[in-house]
Amino acid sequence: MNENEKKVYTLNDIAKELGVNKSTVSKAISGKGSLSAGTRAKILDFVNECGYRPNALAQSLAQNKTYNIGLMVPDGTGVFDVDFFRNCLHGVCNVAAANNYDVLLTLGTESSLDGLSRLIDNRKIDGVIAMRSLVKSPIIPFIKEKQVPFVLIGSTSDKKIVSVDNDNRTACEEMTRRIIEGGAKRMVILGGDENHLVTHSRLNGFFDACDKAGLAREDQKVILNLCDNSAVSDAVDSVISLQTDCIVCMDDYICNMVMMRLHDCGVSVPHDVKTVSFYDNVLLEGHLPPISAIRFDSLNLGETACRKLIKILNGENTRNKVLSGYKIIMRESTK
Amino acid sequence: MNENEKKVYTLNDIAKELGVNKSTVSKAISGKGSLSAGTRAKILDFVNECGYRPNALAQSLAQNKTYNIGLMVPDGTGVFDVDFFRNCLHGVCNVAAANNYDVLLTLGTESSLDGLSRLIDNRKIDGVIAMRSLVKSPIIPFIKEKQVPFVLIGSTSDKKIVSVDNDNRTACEEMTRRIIEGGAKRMVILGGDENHLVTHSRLNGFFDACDKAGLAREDQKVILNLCDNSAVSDAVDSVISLQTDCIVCMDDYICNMVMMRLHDCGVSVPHDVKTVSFYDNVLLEGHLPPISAIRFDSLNLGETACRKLIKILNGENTRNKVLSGYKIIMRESTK
DNA sequence: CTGAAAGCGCTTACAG
DNA sequence: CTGAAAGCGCTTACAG
Repeated sequence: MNENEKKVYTLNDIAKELGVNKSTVSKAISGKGSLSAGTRAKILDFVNECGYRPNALAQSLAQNKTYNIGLMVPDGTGVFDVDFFRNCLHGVCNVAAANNYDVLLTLGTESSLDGLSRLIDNRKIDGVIAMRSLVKSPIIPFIKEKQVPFVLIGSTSDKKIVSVDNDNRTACEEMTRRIIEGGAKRMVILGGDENHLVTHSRLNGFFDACDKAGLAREDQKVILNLCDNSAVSDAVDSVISLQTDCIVCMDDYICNMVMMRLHDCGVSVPHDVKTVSFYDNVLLEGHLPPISAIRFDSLNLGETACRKLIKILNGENTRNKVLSGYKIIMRESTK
Repeated sequence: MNENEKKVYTLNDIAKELGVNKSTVSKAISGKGSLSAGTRAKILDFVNECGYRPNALAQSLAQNKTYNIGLMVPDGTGVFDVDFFRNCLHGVCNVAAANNYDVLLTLGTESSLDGLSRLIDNRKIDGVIAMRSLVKSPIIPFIKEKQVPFVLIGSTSDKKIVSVDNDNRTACEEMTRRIIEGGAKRMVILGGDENHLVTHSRLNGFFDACDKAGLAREDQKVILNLCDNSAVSDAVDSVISLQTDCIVCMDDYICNMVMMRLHDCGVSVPHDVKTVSFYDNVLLEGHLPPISAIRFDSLNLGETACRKLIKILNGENTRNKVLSGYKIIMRESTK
């Protein structure tokens, strides 16, 4: 009664069926080595007909290549980062699939590389993509020791690491410039965890613009490590009395909190103070007024990372550092 | 100069080194078959010493088992679901790793099962876990045709499918009962996509409580398919003039929007109207007043799903349907 | 208790 | 242009 159970063919089955050697079949399928057009066609016809799919495991073993890439996603991130991660992930998966690779997922805090370690030690992957990095990330030395092909999504000062990142610094500089052109002279910039490199890049971009515009750094107030609601609220309260033209938020989590707090305090945006965010998240859409922000292309980031890794795996050259573009979106909050 | 490059041992290497047969080494490591305590100890000692790790690929090929599970994550979900997905994913990865399995990720819209198809056809996975299901999900027939071990995170009316889900119906019933006990008689319930089974479960739970409390269904207003800001705003506007005791939000995305809209309209919670959410997301924390909500344990959901899949893979029995618990959290929004 | 052999399903030099 | 053979690194009946 198992009429409908399709037979799973192996190379051997096909070879026998067609009366040729299995190495001939292998060559026909892989396209490697020379073969007469006739036999090739005959074999390929049958292969298509019977729906043959090579056993990836056997191929892997014979070629010493898994066609899997490991993707390490930080496990302790906030909701607001999530859009970023998902888009990246999407990009990675897309490109991987297009190149016949699959993606093995591993969660890892920066402190716990166990998952990744397993993947590598079990030889289940050909290379690794890791997302996000702390200023001092243990993943870099780890990867170097393991000597696995590696691409980082994020930044590092290590020149030998292949990395792909949003061009945070330039983007933030441009956004800041625009705000300054709009008349801002005294700003407050609110940021998150100081241990994240991204915090530094954004701050640098901000100061680049200040410097170029001749605004004194001392006139700008910087508050970092704003990692929860109350910290943000306190920060807002502390600057609300200051003569501030614009509150610059390093990301949407902060911006969201800022907007709520300002609203609660009866401070009107942009009338009393302008606001911008250095990252444009779906969550900002809901706000009134709409908030000026920088939009990065995280999908592209993931795709680029994966393309680079595959190049490395193929032994091709690839630039060590790539910065991905952005769009500045001015909305009512800075009008 | 490659002193520090560790030699990667194979079974054969170890066998030669120790002057035994590689099948003996294999048995010592796997624990299968009988072996004298002496040789076992000798082999195990050396294995630990030289840091031998079996080649997972070769094992897979010999055992016809990949020790990989495929995890299908919907690719088109909103930010608010993301916490759910991430926690589930975390749970799956944890249990998988603990059982020596790895997780191959594939994104799939319900309409595009290509990624999953690849994984299966390439025989890279032993089983599949899929998250979330539409009322009519093409994944069920697909999986049945492919005959791959499968666990669904979500609900289905198909009794043959092994599934794990939050007990949405019971939880929503209990939450609704509490609201009713608090005095609510006329409620508005706001929900998302009607094509998601979860929408129906929650609505059923809501009505269960109404029925038991003797509240007429006609007195409760149901608005579904609220998938973006403006739809939610419009819905709020349309009910704001009604005599409503409580606005019941089926999830946090909606609740968030509702709160903002009420705030903008000068409607005070809980003074003018109470609000609750049927899902407790981190995003709700930021609200003033804090919102009563149901908290599900998505981490547990993922863990349970993975445990069940592994049982299936081991040929053990497992119940077809499991509902995971919840906690009702009453906060100020219903005071 | 241990070993020799065959097998998993491929690939890839190497002959012919 | 095609085939026979060895090999990838394991496992697993089967002998001894």
